[in-house]
Amino acid sequence: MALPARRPGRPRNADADRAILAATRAGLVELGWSKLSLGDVAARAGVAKTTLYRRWAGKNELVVDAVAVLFDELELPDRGSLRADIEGVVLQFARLLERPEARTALMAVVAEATGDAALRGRIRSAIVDRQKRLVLLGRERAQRRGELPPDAPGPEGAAAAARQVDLIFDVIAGAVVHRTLVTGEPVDENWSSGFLTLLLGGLAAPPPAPRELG
Amino acid sequence: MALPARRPGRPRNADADRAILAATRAGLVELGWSKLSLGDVAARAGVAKTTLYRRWAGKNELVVDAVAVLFDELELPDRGSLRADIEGVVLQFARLLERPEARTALMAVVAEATGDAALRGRIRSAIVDRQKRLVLLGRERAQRRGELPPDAPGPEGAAAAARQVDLIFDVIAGAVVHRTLVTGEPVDENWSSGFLTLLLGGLAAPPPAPRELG
Amino acid sequence: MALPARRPGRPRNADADRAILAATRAGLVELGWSKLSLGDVAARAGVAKTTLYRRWAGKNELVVDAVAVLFDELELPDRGSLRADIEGVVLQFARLLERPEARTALMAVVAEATGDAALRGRIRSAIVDRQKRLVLLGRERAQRRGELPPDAPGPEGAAAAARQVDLIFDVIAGAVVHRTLVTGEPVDENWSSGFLTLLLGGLAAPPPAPRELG
Amino acid sequence: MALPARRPGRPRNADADRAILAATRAGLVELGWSKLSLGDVAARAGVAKTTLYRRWAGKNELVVDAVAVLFDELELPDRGSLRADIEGVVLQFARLLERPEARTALMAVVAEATGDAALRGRIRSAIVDRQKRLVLLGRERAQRRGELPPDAPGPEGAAAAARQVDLIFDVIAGAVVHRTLVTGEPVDENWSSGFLTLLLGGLAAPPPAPRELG
DNA sequence: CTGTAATCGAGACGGTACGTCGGGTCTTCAA
DNA sequence: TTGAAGACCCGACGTACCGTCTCGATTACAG
Repeated sequence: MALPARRPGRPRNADADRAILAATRAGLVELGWSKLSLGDVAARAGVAKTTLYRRWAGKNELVVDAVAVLFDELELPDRGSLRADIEGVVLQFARLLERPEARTALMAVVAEATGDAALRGRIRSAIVDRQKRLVLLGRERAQRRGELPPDAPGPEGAAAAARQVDLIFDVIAGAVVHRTLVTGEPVDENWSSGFLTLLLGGLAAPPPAPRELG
Repeated sequence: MALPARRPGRPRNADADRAILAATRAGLVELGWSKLSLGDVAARAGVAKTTLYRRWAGKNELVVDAVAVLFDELELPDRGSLRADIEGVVLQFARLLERPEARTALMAVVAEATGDAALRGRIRSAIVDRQKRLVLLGRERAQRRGELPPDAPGPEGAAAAARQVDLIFDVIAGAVVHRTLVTGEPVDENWSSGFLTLLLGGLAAPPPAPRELG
Repeated sequence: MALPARRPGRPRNADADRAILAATRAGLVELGWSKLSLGDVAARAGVAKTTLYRRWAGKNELVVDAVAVLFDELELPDRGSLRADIEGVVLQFARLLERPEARTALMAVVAEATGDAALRGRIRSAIVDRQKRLVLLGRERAQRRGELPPDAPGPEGAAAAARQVDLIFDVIAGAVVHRTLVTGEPVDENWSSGFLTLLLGGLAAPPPAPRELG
Repeated sequence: MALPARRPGRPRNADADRAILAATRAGLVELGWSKLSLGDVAARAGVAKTTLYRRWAGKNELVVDAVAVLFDELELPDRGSLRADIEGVVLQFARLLERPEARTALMAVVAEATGDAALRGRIRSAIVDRQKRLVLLGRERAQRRGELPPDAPGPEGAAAAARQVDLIFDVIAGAVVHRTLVTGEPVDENWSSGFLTLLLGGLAAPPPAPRELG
């Protein structure tokens, strides 16, 4: 087996990585993306700017790595029905997007990525693709429960399934992101209830009456 | 009669506004949000920096105004059915989001707005709220056609209708934005067809076979 | 006699001149030459910038006019001897150079004039030449008292007299200005006493003991 | 042994100091004090503005340092008599004040210093006090020659000598500066001859006939 | 134990842009 | 024509970050 191929010279300090990422998140919370400076991050992390630039190419890459971990906290506990499963993850996602470091960073790196293919790839692999697992898992569970039809057999069926996973992911994540960050209104149980009714039943189905507020 | 209440002193040059907004869009196309500098915008517009700062508080406000007009180009021609109407606007919106000035600006100002309530308000009034007209119009038309049930009478019915408009807007716009800018995949007729099947029929309905590509 | 040849249109407001010059002096006291702005002067004087620029070409010209009047306050009362006369004017001049508007303005306009012949002329006519009257008067008086020899007759004598006036003026004014503004030490009675002993008796004569300080 | 106590970090580039000061002098010659901009100086010196501001607090300090070295060029060769020695330095000083960088800078920094004690101190230590050496040396030499009486013994004598040095310095430098920069007339051999007659013999002594001009 | 090589802190460096200020001109309306 | 008001172009200001570099000082492993 190829060992890590230890390079000569003084090895890098692994604590520094953690300190830098934590400092980045702290900086995002306090200052927001645009006022976050790498000099400031380095100072917060107790690290020289050199150290930071040796490990990340720039602000964009650093921030993607710093916030990617937040998205891995999302889970899909089995709540017994497709509707409840999705509602759970929608609300979790909404809570995540209420955190200032996630709000400011997600949109900002996406904006930066519009003109930077490498960054786009980094976002996909570090954030987007990792969260499709939630859709996959929920869909599988619903199929086992009989709430969704099983995949058609053969390669066409697999491709159709992959397309549907992508579509559902964009619809759910897109709706929550748009409601939260663009429209600027909260995603609460009321909203998620209406959203799920629409998502499961389609536009034609009549929306249920809103629940009473406490 | 309230006269225009002409203020003393030399009036502002209205051409300058137009030149500045056009220069801003041109700069966004060439440089992208983050490399766009206001000094550069002023130079392109043939205007002094002070003139620019006298009229806009900063880059964010300027870009919102510069880009807002693009969104007003969206239209909803009557294509005979709810499905066709929505599909038309989805594709129009996708074309808009392929324009570099819209791509880079929309996400960036949303990112900036996460920590700036005034900017959030400006985005809502200049972009978001103005486009809800499309949802309102499409819904009305579908109701006239009998594709959607009429609003319930009374104030509760009106409130429910408003909630549904907001919801549909976030779902459609969010899905297209997420697909285009976050996931980074194109919104073509294939995708929009799948999306509309989901939107109209709900998750449980089986997705139709994809159309053949030309 | 030719009247002032009244020009058509609204006549200029003579109060404005006074207000502007007073505001200029006030600004010089508070801010010093370099931080004095014409916009500020106009505001202090309750006058529009237009009015100011219609009357003076710029900061330099304005300041020369504003401080020239200060120098006209210098007088040469007859104190009975050449030494006492000069000592009186030396101390008066020193008091004048302690006023911040005079300190900052005199050196500044001289500095500006190094590259501006027109300004140099304005300084000469508004300040320098006007104060030579003091030397002329003092010299005449001393000649009448027999403290200085009378001018030689003929044009050579007149030219020599003019040269001596210029020389004495530069020596006295130069010494006081240099002591006050360049060296930065006060011109008090002690210093002026020593200066006069040198001026009247020459370098070889022994300086007298300094007076006791109170 | 007190080592140079090398500070951490990259050391400053000593060449930059020289380049900046030279660029400052060149800028003064071409543009004069008031049109000299620090951005321009930095560009001429091939240096970033930050480098310049890291080393000098502003234009005033920079110009004092840039010009101070010019004054160190003054010398006092032994010409055999007190009169000849002074005449020599007077003419040297006049030549110096004909240089545009010295003309414009000296008066300007003195003007700025009227409201800035720190700058006043810098001017004294960098320019004024350093040139008193010339008076000291000339006086000493004249005492050795017997042209001037020796200092009185004891501390009172030393104090009187110091006062006389200061006085002579202000009189000579002041007269030359005033003639050159305020009055705006040249200091040539004719003038310096008259000045020295006055300085050595006092006002009462009759001025000699002017020399013939070539 | 000694070299070699990469790392780390510190901070200087060349750049670019910032947002503000002042200079001097102009354009409007009212006197 | 003057005057108040204020917009306008221009150029400089001094600061903040960027990302790179040059130092001396560590800290590993290899010989």
